[in-house]
Amino acid sequence: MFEFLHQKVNETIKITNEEFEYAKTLFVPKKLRKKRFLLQDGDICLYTTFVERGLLRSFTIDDKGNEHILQFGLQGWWVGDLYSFLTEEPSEYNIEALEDSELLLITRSSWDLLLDEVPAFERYFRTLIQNNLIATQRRLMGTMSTTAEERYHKLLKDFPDISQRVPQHMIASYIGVTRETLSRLRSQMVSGN
Amino acid sequence: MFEFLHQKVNETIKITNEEFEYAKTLFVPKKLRKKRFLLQDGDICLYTTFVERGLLRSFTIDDKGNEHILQFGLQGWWVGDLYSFLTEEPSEYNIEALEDSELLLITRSSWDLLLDEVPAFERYFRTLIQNNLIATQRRLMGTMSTTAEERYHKLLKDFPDISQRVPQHMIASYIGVTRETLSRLRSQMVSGN
DNA sequence: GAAAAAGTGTGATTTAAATCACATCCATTT
DNA sequence: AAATGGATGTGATTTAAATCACACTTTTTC
Repeated sequence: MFEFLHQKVNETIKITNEEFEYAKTLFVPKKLRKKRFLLQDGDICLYTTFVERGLLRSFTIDDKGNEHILQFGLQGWWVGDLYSFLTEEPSEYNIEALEDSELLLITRSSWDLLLDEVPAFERYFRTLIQNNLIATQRRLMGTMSTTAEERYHKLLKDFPDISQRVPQHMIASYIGVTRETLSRLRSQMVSGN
Repeated sequence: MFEFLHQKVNETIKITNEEFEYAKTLFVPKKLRKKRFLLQDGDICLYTTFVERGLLRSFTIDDKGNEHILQFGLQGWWVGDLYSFLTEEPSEYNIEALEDSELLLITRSSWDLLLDEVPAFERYFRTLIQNNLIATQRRLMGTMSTTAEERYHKLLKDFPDISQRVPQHMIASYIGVTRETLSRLRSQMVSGN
């Protein structure tokens, strides 16, 4: 149940067995079936979540009803709405399982405890958030300076299997174009290049 | 020299005077005149920088020669290229003073030392980066789901004085449109609304 | 204080992508 | 196996913004 989390944590920080045993007591395992939601907009995000197995997506829905995907949550990633989690205000995000998934949830109070009791975890999360920030900044600059086609190629490069695991219209909404535009892009690629 | 940093740090964490006195020894003050660069693309980002006074911008230049602004560095903010700072690989960013500025620089090794010696700073930076991530995610979703006009209004709301302090073409390149588009937007606003 | 450089406004035209519309196609469910 | 809903492909049209071009203004700089 906790092997994968243990492994991922060990990749960035040194942690004793006792410390990890303690950490384990603070997480709640949960299985989430495909198409079920971990968070729905309007609700407060009560957990930050480690994906042990499966695939999720976090997304918003705008005024026109269009979805915009912030993140695909693959195995070994964390998902949640940081803002709502920290402020306990209603979230604007939805988090949905795209495959049957096994998750490890931690509440705000347990998370605070973990950071207080095990400083190594403070560093782990700092590093995690840091890498996420770097990636998000890159993606932001990418949406401003590159074409839809370049962003699509980058996605395929960064997540080679995602294209097989999720419907194309979700990939479109991740790179910030309509499903029609992505469809045309793909057919051009088959013929042209 | 360090009053403002002390104040900002105190807003998020509890820190003893000895701890802050120690931290002070790790920073290098620097004055940077308007139009001078703190970082140029191709160079390694050797410092992470606190803005005591003044205004900077960090930006990339794309293949076509267009600039894209990641961040305006106002008083009390941190600027730098995290990726280059952490990996010691050449940066793709430029950081330029838009006004005469007073800065506090910290090198990678001093920063590591600070985080090791003063765990409260680990928390301070975790919180800082966390808030930056939340803001960057919002901006990313904004570029995907809102019009240029909405993004412009949001910028004016978030940074009421920025419009007076920096040229309009930089504001355009922050919200992700050309200077012409922003110009037309503004003239519509004067007449219409 | 003149000259150069940087910044802004506005028209005409082009372009990339959104929107609208409809035809498949595929997969799950009953 | 038929039926329903989700997903995809593709044409026609519209739209928002980019691009090109040039005039004018303001700010630096020598």
